[in-house]
Amino acid sequence: MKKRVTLKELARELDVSISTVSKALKNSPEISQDTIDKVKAFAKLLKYRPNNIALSLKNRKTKTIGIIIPDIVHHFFTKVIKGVENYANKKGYNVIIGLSNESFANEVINMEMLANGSIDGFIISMSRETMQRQDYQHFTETLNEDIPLVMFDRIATEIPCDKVIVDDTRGAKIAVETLLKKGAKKIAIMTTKDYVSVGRLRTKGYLEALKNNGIHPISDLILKIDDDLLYEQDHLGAIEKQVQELLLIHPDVDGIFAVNELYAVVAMKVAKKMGFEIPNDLQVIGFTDGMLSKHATPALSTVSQHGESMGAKAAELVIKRINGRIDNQTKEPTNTIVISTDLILRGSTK
Amino acid sequence: MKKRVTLKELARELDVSISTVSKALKNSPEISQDTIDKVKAFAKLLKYRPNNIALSLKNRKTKTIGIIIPDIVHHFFTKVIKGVENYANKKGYNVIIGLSNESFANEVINMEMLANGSIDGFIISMSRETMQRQDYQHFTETLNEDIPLVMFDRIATEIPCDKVIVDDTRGAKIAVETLLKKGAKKIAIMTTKDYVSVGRLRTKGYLEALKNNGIHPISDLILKIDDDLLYEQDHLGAIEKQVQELLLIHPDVDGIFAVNELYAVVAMKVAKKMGFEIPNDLQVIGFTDGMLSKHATPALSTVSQHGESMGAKAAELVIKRINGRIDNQTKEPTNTIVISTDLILRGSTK
DNA sequence: CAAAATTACTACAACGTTTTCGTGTTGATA
DNA sequence: TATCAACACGAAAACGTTGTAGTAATTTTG
Repeated sequence: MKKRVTLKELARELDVSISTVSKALKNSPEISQDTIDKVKAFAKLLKYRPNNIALSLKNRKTKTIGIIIPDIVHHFFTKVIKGVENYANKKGYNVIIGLSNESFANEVINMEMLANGSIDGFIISMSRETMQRQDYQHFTETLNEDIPLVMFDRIATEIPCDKVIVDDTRGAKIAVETLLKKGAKKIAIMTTKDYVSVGRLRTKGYLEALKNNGIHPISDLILKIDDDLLYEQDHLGAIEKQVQELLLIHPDVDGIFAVNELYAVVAMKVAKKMGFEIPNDLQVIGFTDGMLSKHATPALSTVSQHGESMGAKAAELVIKRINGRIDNQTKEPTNTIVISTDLILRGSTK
Repeated sequence: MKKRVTLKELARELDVSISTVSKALKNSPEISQDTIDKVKAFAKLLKYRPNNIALSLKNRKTKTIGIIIPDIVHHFFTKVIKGVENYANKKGYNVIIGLSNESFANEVINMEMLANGSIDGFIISMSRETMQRQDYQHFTETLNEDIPLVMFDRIATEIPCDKVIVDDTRGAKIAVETLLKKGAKKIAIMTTKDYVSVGRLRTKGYLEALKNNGIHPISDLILKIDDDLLYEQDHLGAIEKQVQELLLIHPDVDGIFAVNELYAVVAMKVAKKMGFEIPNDLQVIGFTDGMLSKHATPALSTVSQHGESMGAKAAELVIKRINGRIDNQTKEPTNTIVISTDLILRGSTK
């Protein structure tokens, strides 16, 4: 119905110049109080609101940041988004999302789509395929174009940008040590293939904990699960089968550390079905504090990642870079922020 | 490092006019094949990519759509976002998200922020507070400004816009009828306060099912749960208490229909603790097919909402409106698309 | 061979802002 | 009474595009 009203129209109606209107709305001292009042009143009457796009073009900044993630149907990532959104909004930024669906091509396309001036900076967690390929060209290119880039969780160490991660190794180590302290003697780990950095790091923590307690790792107890289609149900069977096999061959396993909550919940389900009692016969700790952990029976002890803080921190870093880009010609060194994890003890441990 | 290269620079370097460059890149017949080739080669060399913002300003459309939701840490909404994203991307659109956090003020602010030219259309699910207030001014204003608006799930019937909903009533009815068919005699419902439209509609379905089977509803069996802080854990206790009370007073309840999966899962947990065996003593059906349903023990039978389809449909509708806005001056009548639900039977029913 | 048509460009306005640099009135100063 | 600030405003450029309307130079046509 109503076409958007512009400065030009206000100017025409008020019979002054566009500049005057613009200045009046900004309380410029160049303009008499009289006209300021008049202009403002009229602007309000006509519901004038400045056009963001025009401003973006003029100022060469869009006040929006792009976040690229592998999947949005995933508790951890939504927590991060929430953190990003809340912080960004507070700073007057909008957030535009791109989903890679774990695909390299999608990640690249999404980034290119947004890098054409639509955003002032990126917050990214790599797709699985990108991790496998280790093809980081799109990241370096972004950086070369002077677009701030912050990576979180699934990061590429060789890319010189700000990063926000979790102390995966330490978190895992503490979890496993807790399992030991609570009496577990034979602890298995459910992890991912090695190219998933977080899986690798958490496995490292597991191994460290064992070593510190003089326990020799048994390769049978290290389940490297192929997490293609991680959250798709048709793949659940495969995970279940692996757990079942493990518990059949090693019925004396009395502790399981899983690198995500799904694995942990599946493990509990299988174990219960096989007659294990949790936490008496078998204690379980997961990673990531999501819905599943909270509502599993028994409730799952887990390593909480504080996704929201991670998001907020990532947003803070990227916005700082965006502002620093102009002021500060001297390249600031990149930060890597480590968000510490918390071990939340619930019913799945003694 | 590199400043973005523009048409102007290409023109300067190639010693032709800006228009020529622009047209050459678009294969305009006005330009000789020779220069087209030259320009394109040079443009590729310098990695020229058109500035989106400038295009948006020129074309008066941004090719991005805004989605406003109450909460992102919520399986259903993420499914919808995924559907929106995928469809939108396919059509060359970006998606920008705004979180209302269930607050009216945030919803308004977010919409205003985006309505200033940042987006071409909205996809919205109302915040709880907006539903309570029934203050829809920001919606009508958006519509008045001729910005397409599509509501989904939590809709306001009185707003004349496209809508995508689920057949809440029918889905609920079928669920309850199934419970009856499977032998349940005394079925309780866990629902929300009435201002939540979906809660109201699902309750309606429950009542219809009872009526069709000649059963008189018992008000005791209708638990209207105050869902403030629905997904916050400190509120879980309250839900648990209400369920427990119900089952104490009416130990012969043998069926529960819950309007979301959390209620259902909590109910199962409480019931199991009280000695009920599921599904033998008590059958449970929830609404929304999320992570919780799939991994609860027993797995929860549930009414699946097909969030992704809803998102895709909403995106389709909004994009159609965006395009229709110019071509078609005759106001198209608004559509209300009903996505049919599916009842997924799992372990929590016989 | 002059007129008309084609070719291959360029200039310019426009999208909606902001901002710099004028510029014409005043009123005060020397 | 010239000179000069101060005041209140306007013109124009700029951000990066696209598209319309020229305009030279060449080629075709009658």
